Amino acid sequence: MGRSPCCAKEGLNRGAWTAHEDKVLTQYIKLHGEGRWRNLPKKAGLKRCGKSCRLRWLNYLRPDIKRGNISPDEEELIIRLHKLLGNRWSLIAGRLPGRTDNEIKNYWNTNLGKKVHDQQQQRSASNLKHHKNGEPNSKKAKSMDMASPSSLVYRTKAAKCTQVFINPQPHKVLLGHDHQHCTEETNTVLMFDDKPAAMDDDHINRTLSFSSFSNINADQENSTSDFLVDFDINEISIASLLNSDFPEINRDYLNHNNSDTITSHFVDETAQFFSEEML
DNA sequence: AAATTGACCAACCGCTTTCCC
DNA sequence: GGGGAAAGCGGTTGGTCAATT
Repeated sequence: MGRSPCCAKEGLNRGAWTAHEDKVLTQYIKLHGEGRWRNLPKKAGLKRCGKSCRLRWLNYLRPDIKRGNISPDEEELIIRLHKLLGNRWSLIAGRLPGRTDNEIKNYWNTNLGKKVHDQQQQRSASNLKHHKNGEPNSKKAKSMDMASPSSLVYRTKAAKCTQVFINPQPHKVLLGHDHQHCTEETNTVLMFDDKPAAMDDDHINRTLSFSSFSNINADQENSTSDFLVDFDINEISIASLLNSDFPEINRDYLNHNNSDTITSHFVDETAQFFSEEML
């Protein structure tokens, strides 16, 4: 039993593609279009596996492909998308016109992964320093950890947000992921039944109008007190919230502004946002 | 100049998902 | 609804090349 191989392995070329093969494949696809990859090599006269043809076309030969020189904007977008989506390279690539999942994956593995990891280490080191300086921040440190890419990744197929419960108690935000993603100090519960609505294309696209929002992350350590001032609540999704260390900012903000007025204002805003966006 | 190391990236592999009968 | 084929996806491998020793 078992699956039949996608193509017979005997007599097929492997390894790097030659210019001639590229030309043949490109011409064939121009004439006949994409698809039917299994039969394509035979029809095109290529000694290649259909899978290999598909990959070569998608990752290299497509006319709309941008190659190299990933801009700082793209880089930031990749980082934020990765924080949001995890290793869903195809989804990430889908948000970067002209970029392929393979290219982004490679770029991540060779550049960004290390970079992000270093940043996290710096962050946790500075947190440790804060803690040693006497700040009772064990919960904060823990929640920072929760905000690491791996912990805030939401599988797109995992859960669908269907209900939101806002508990009016201040500075606790709880995200229910697949009925369970909760921090220990959270009160706002998002209920998902299959996958987060926030993760669908529409929401991700809105999340990715990130330029106005992304500064929050970059500057949050210094500017949490301005958070609500700059915060355009209609522009973001829950994905943005997750992506922006929202719970952390929320907590910082409220800790720094121990005021019932602010708290109730904030909770009202949050409830309004959730009710509009999520329900 | 030769050997070694590491970064980069194209391509492969195997598994999962989707489609179609 | 079940099963097989096709397509898609993400992890891994391996070749190439530049930098370093």
